[in-house]
Amino acid sequence: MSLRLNDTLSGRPKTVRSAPGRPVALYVCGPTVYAAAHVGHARTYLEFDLVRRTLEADGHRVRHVMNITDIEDKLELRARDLGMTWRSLARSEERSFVRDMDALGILRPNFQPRASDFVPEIIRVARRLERTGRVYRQGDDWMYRPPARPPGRNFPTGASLAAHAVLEPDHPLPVSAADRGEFMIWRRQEAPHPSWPSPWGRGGPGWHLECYAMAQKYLGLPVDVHGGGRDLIFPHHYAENEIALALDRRPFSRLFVHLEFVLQNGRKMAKSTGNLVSIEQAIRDGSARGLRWYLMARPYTEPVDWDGADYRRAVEEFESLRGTFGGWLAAGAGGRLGSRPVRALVEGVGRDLIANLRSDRAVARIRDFAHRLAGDPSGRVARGERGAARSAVADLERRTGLSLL
RNA sequence: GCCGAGGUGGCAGAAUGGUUAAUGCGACGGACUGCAGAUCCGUUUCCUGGGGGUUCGAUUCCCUCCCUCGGCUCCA
Repeated sequence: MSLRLNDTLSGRPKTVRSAPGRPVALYVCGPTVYAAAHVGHARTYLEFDLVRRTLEADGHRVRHVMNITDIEDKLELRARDLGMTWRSLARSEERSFVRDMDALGILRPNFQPRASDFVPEIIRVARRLERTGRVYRQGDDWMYRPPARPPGRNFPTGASLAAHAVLEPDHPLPVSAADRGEFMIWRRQEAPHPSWPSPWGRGGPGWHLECYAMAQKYLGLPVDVHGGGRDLIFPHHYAENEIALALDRRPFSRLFVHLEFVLQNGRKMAKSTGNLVSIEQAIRDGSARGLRWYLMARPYTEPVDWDGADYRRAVEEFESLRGTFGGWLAAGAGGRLGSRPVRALVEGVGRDLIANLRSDRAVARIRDFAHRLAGDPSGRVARGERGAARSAVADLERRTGLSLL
């Protein structure tokens, strides 16, 4: 039995595999660091943290890479409003992001490269794309036009405006380059915009090339698992995949995993609309470990409707559950229970996670276990079993990232 | 249009192919009460969107249709 996850490209569950003798190559798209991370980010990185923990518990080594996007228009705009340079704002938001991830018990990736440190590598990718003959200039932008591909063999190519134009014949709209699935690989620009010298003049790279360059450098392509939130499917992951198909004739990843959104008031949480609860705010209103518990209570394949009251209930529930575990393992408690039930719990949780990362089932299982313990007046671990029970709980914490004691 | 997630009693919401389809809220009846509330006890015969298929057996797996919600140039 090995970890199975839903693959977006094929629409079916697929088993995670690595090349023989190699660690599992996990590439996760990190945030654009222009504003505080919100609960939606927490969910995404938490879920890939569980992917990693589950693979490791299953005996695999994992090499985990997450990029930090620090070249982006919004970063410049906000920095200008705050009277900072884009670079100092990016560094400061990156530090906050790392602090939030640490608080949630998310293991740090093995590599966390920044786009701005990867410009020479990105330029090399752009030059290789240019050699395909599919790059053209449009004003200050150099665009890549992917070849047409048979339907069903790739991510959707957006086509949103074209489709809307068909749906609403009164308001026909022009079909843009993006609608045709084209994307910018280099933009000529000067300071105060971030800019670097390149064969196309001073300027900055398009978004998607960084991930190709980083994945290639740290992991080799194709990677084994690639993912992020659903919003990255188009255009970002589509574009990365087009680059890999053009340059290597192979997809970017063997398996693409995308999480459903965190919603608030029925709408997607997003930095750009301000419809969000920051991780920092959520932790202030509850606790970091409670937030982890709350988010794990739903499978990654279903949306989460953020609800402050539900969240606070989950925080309280988790605190009482920790009390139950603590009392059960207390020194000198002198109960009659063995360590076998908790070992069975750990095995059950392992089965839940390895079958498409069903953290919701794992949460239900842990909750039921704690209820049974709490309802048993002699529910304390026997003196000679304490060490075994403690190490089983430590194993459970390692697998789930939950701090139970 | 494309992608995705849903559709289970009056409402919310469980159920990893196997008793009588959890549980909570509400409603109703009773106890208690001068009356009401709170609390406790009990009742709630009625529910798996439609149609096919696989199976001894389907809420669960497959196909199809309908409906609701979200997303689709920035994004986790």
